[in-house]
Amino acid sequence: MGDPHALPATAPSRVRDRPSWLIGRAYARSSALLNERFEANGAGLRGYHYRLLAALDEWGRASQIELGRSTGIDRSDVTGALDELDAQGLVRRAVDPADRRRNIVSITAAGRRRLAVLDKIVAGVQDELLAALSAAERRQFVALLRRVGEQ
Amino acid sequence: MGDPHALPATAPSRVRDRPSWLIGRAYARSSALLNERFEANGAGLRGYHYRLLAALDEWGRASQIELGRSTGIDRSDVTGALDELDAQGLVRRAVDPADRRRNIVSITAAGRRRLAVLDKIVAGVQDELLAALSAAERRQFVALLRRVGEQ
DNA sequence: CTGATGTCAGATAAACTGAAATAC
DNA sequence: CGTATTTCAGTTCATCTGACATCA
Repeated sequence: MGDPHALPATAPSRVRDRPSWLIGRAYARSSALLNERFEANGAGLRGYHYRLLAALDEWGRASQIELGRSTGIDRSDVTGALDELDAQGLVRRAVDPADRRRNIVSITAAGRRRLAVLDKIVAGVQDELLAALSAAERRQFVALLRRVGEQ
Repeated sequence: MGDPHALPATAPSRVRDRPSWLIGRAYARSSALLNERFEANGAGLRGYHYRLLAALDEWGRASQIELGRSTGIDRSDVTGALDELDAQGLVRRAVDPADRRRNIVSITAAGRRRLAVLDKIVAGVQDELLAALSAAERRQFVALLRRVGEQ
C-alpha cells in the first residue's frame, strides 16, 4: 500500500510460468486442504495413516515391507504410523508364523469405519481442489498428471 | 520376487486415482529432478536462491519483504538465503536511506551470470519433466495447473 | 554367509513461529 | 505509542539414512 517501491506479489514470470512452479502451487494447495480437513475431522490421523488403512482395506493383510512399497512410505515410517494406528485399535499386528521376521498387519472393523470417514474427507478435498474445472477438464487433468508422474 | 504374499507396488486405487496423489507424484518428480540438477551444476545454490535472483533480475532492486512476497519465501528464510548469495557476491545489500529499516537488495553482474546458468538448469528440468507430453498437451497441462493452483 | 524385515535414533530440507532490535 | 522490517532461534512435518537385532 502506498509504497512507491512495491513489487508485485506474484512470482517473476520465468518462475511462475514453469510447470515445476505450478505443480508446486497445486501441491501446496492440496496439502493445505488435506491438512486442514484432517486436522478438523481426522481425529489425529493424517496422510500416512490414510494410505496405510486404504492399502490394508483394499488388499487385505500385508507385511510392513509390502505396505511400504505399495504406499510409498519408508519402512521405518511405516513402523511409527502403524504404532499409532495400533494404539487406536485400527490395525492389528501379528508375527507371521511362516516367516517370523514379518508382521502380518490387518485392518480392524474400527479401522474400516475410520477409513470410511477419512475417505469422505479426502473426496471432499478433491472436489474443492478441482472446483475451477469442469468434469471433462478434471478427467483431462488427471490423465495428463498421470503421464507426467509416471516418469 | 518369489514372495507369494507380494502386494502390487502401486498404491491402492482409491489413493492413486486421486488428483491429490497424482499432484504429489508429479511434485516429487519435479523436486527430485530439480534437486539433482542443482546439486550437479548449481554450485551450491537451490530453489530459494534461484527464485530470489530471478525476482531481482526481473524487477530490479527490492527490499527483503518485497522479495519474500514476490517469491513466496518466508521473510526469515529470505534473510538466510540472501546471506548465502551475498557471501558469493551474487547480490548486494544496502540500507535504504529513505527508510533505514529496509535493505535495498540488488543483483550483481556475477549474480546475473549465475542466474543464466540456473535458468538453463531449470529449463532443462521442465523439458524432462514433460517429456511424455506433446507441445499442445504441455500448454493444456500448464493452463489447467494454473487454474487449479490459483484457488 | 547373505539378504530381508522390522525397529530405532538421528539427519535433512522447506516452511513456519515467536520474539527481539531497530526504525518509522 | 503502534506498526513495519530485518534478524535470530527454534519448531514442525514428511522424508530419508544408517545402524542394529532378528531370522530365512
